[in-house]
Amino acid sequence: MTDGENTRPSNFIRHIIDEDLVTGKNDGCVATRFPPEPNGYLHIGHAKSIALNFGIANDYNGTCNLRFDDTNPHKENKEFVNAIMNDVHWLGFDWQDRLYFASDYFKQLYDYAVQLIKKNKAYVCDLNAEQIRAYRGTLTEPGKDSPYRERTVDENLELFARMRAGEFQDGACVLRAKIDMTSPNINLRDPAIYRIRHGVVHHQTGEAWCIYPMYDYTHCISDSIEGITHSLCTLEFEDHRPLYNWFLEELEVSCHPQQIEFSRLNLEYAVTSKRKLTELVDEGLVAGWDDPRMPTIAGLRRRGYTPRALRNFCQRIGVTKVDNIVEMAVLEDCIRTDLNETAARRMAVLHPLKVIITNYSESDVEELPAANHPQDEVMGTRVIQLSNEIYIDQHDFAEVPPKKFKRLTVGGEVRLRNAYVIRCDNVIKDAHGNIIELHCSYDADTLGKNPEDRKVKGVIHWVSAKHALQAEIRLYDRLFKHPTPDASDATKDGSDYKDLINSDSLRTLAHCYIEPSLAEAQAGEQFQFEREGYFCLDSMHLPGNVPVFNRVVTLRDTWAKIERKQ
RNA sequence: UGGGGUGUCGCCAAGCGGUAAGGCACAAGGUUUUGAUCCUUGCAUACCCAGGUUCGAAUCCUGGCACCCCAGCCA
Repeated sequence: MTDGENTRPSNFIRHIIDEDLVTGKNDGCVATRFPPEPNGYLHIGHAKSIALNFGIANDYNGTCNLRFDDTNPHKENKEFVNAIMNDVHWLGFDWQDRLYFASDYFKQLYDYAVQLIKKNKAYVCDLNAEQIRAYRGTLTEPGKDSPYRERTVDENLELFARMRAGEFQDGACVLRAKIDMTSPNINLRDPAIYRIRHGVVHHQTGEAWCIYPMYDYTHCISDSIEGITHSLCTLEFEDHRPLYNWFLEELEVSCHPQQIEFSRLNLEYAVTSKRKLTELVDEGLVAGWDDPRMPTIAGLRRRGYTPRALRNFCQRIGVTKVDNIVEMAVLEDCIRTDLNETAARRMAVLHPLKVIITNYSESDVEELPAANHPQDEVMGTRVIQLSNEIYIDQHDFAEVPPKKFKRLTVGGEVRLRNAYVIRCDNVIKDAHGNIIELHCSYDADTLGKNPEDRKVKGVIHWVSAKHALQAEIRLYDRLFKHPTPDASDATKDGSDYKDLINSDSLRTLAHCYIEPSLAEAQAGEQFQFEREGYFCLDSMHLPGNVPVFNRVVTLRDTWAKIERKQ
């Protein structure tokens, strides 16, 4: 039910909008926006917000703008702008011609600030950062007025103009809203709304400005300018809402959007904070923003996740105000559900063990048809080659089999997927006792049919040793070994979330064998390697190089569960 | 006795005064040339706790308790 992309989710934000529609608020219009700051790549938490904002716009016949909240040029750049646009599109959402930057409004924002000063609702304050902090008071004690709070309107007007003209050094003064230094809500204790920043080149406005507006001031006005009806943001902005409303009321703008807060997504065994993701990248703890272990959109894409799976995930987790930590199993089920339906089946041997089929002619090669999907005939078939030498996986053979083992054992039989039943006659070992080869014999009367006199339970995958291609396969696992790496209980022993990185999160298998048809795989294309999992050809793959396949996710593994219990 | 929020199954989450949806996870069966998929079944006499209102409360009221967020010239 929650799987269908066509079913409308039910959540408190949609209830509010439904109510607004019946009361005729906003003339029945719905306008949302996705407002990222271009100071990093988007992560799965942003996907939730994107799906929410664009999803609502879509379902209510409204619009959703993409607006970059680019008021802090120190941390932002064009690479991030481009990466974000790319990721939103890739996820399947379109802002059409509604691409905006908060920096588009710098002039208007400046004029509004002048308006505020004229109303005696803003003043230039010469206190430095530490002094402002001291004057702010604490959570339980009120703050006290700045000595500059009662400057005249004219004086403030002149000072602010000089700030803009570049007459003051960074930090020399700020423009502050004049609200209430004794407010129990700290956000209302005369917040700074403009600061001075010399010597930075803004990625959109260049060096046109040396003063930059702050988030609280910018965001509500940007929303208002764009005619946003419902401004959706995360819970930590809840006590900024009075400030959001204060600016819009003082400025007497014609559009006053409603800010609604929802809880951000937390994913087990991952961090979803831009600060931390930036650290992982900057300190080289991962290979980059698109490292397949990263919970970034770019990382998930490189890992082999599909937009559809991610959209489905966002729908499944819902939207509430409750603090939550979603299990990785939900995400994994989403990609399995998608790929089970769409990925072609192939065979690949990850841990090769040579098998000689002793009664199979050395010069013979058979070309066997194999279905690309067991349930979907329209996906067609491909040809696989069989010869007297094949590779199977080391885990599919056991000299001393555990209970319920239905793979190959000495003297036992197993079916080669899409081919014949073989029996293991002999185990060849090296001087150290390591198994290096198996000698088997095949039953020629078992192609496409089961033997009548006996039951062969196991089926294993394989590739022809004479035909297989070499490949590197990268097995990815969760990046962190702790379910909540950034929670205080996980780090209270003084360890940092970075100490909780799973050293086994990437295992590279350099010498794997894959079936020849995989030579035609396209970069980024996903396959199911039967009995192993879903894999995708790395998007950086260049034709002619040894292919690298990334494991997207394993198959559900009932056998592993049984083994664990034993 | 600073302010703002949140509490429904292990994890998400519907529910909006008429007697606890769904998904994931888990468990047990069945089909199967993937120990996959698919199918069937089970899984909250109970909604943080305690009172109260009502014929009837997860939903309303009162009082507790627990947890989260806020003291950037970040967003």
